[in-house]
Amino acid sequence: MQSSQSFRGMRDILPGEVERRSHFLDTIRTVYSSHGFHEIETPIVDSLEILENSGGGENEKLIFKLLKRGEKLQLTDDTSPDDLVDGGLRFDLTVPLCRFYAENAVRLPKPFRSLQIGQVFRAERPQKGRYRQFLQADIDIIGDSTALSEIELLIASGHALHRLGLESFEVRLNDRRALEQILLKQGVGIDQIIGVMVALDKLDKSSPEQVVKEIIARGVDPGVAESLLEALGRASGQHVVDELANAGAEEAILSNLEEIVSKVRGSIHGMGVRIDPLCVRGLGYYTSTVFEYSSPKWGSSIAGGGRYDSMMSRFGLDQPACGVSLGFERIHAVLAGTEGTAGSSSRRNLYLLFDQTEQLGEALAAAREYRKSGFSVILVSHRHGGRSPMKRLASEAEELRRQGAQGEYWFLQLGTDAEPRLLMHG
RNA sequence: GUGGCCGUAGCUCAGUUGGUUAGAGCGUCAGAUUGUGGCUCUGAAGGUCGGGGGUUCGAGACCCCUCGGUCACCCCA
Repeated sequence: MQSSQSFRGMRDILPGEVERRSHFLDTIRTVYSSHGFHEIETPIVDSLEILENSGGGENEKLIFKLLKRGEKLQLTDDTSPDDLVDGGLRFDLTVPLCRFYAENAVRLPKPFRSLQIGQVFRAERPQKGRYRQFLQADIDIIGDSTALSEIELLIASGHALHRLGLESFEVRLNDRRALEQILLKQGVGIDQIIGVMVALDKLDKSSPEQVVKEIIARGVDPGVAESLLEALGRASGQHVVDELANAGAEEAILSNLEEIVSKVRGSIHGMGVRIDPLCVRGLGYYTSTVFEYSSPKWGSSIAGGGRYDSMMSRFGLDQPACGVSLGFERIHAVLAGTEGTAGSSSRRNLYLLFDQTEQLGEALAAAREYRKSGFSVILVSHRHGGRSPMKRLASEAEELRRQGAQGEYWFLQLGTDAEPRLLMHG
C-alpha cells in the first residue's frame, strides 16, 4: 500500500479550514477592491529565463524546476541539470506580474493597481509557518514613481490586516539608498555593502557585539564597524532622520520617508509605522523603499514589500513599480484561535433527514425551499425508525468547527418536524 | 543546504534497566436502553510500533541509514 502522506512541505486543507480561509480571502478582496485595485491572475509556471536573474536573490536557488518534455529532453553524457529544464514554479508574485504587465500594458489602466492572490513555491526546508507551497496576496502599483504609491499601498494593506482581525502590528520602513550612502560614507567598501547590510539586518535578533563581529568577519575594518554601529545605534529614537542625515544619508531620500510616515501614521487603528534604517529585506529586486510588517504574535515577518523601479527594464519598459505582499499562511496562523472578524459570512447549515425509499421527491422539494430561504441544505438519507444520526451529525458539526468553520447547524426530520431545529451554533 | 529534538490505533498519549498474544481515553461501527433523538450500558473493528538494515536467544525500546515532523541557523511570507 502506498503512503497517503502529502509531498514534503505540502499540505491538505480540510473543509472547515477552507471555509475560514475563504472568509479571510473575501475580506482581503473587498478591502483591496475598495482601494481601487484590480484583480488579475498569472500562471503558476514561468520560463526559467524569466524566473532566474530576476533579482529574486536567494529565492532563485529555491525554484522547483520543470523537466523538458518529449524530444527536447535529450540525455547525453555531457548534459548538465540545467540542460534538462526549461520552466519553473514561481517563487513570488512580483516576477510574474512584471512579465504580465510588459505583455499586457496596452490594455491596462495607468498607473495600474494590481491585486494578485496566488500560490507560490519555494523548495525550502519546511518549518512552522513555512511551507513549500503557500499563498500570497499582493498589491502593486505600476507606473507611479512618487511616494503616493508607498502611501496607498501601506494604507490599503494596513486596512486589510486590520479588517482581518489583527489587533496590533508594526511596519518598519526604510530606503535602501539611505543605508547604502551611510555605509559608503562610513568607509565600507562598495563590494562589502551587501554583506554588511545582511549583518545589520540581524540587529533585532542578535546583540550589537555579535553583529560587529560578523561585519568584521566580512572584511570590514574593525574601527569602521564600531563607528558604523554607533552611528546607526543613535538613529533609532525620536530624531532618526537627523541622525541619518548626520551619518551621511541624502536629505531628499529622508524627507521622502518622512512624508510617507506622516501620511500613513494614524490612518489605521493598531498599525504602528516607524523608520528603521536597518530594515533591509533580502537583497532582491528592491531599489529604494522597503517595508516589513511584524506582529507581536509572530517571530518573523507577516508581510513585506518595497519599490522595484528597474525590474520592468528587463522587458524593455521603463516603469516604476512598488508592491506589498501579505503572507496569507502566516497571517492565518497569527489569527488562529480568534473569532471571526466583523462581516463574517457564517453559513446556516441544515441537515435534512429523510427516508430515501419513501420521501426522496418530497425531500428534494423541501431542500429547494430551504435553500431559497438561505440555508445550506445537506441531505441525510436515513431509514425511518432507524437509529437516529443525531449524534453523528452533532460530532461532525463539532469537527468542522474545530477546523475553523463558523456558522449554525440545524436539523429537520422530514415528516416529523415542522420547522428546522437548532443543533448547535458557533 | 547545516545542526538539535521527535515519530506507538483516525486523534491525544501509556508502554518500568531490551523479555510472552502492544494498552488507555476520545472518536468510529454494531446492539441494548432511554416516551421526544446529542445521555447511559455492552460489544466490535482498528496498529507493517514511520520505512529499511544491524546488534541480540529475544527490539516499540539499543546502533546505522532513510523518510516525515519540529526547533535553531540560513533566508524569507
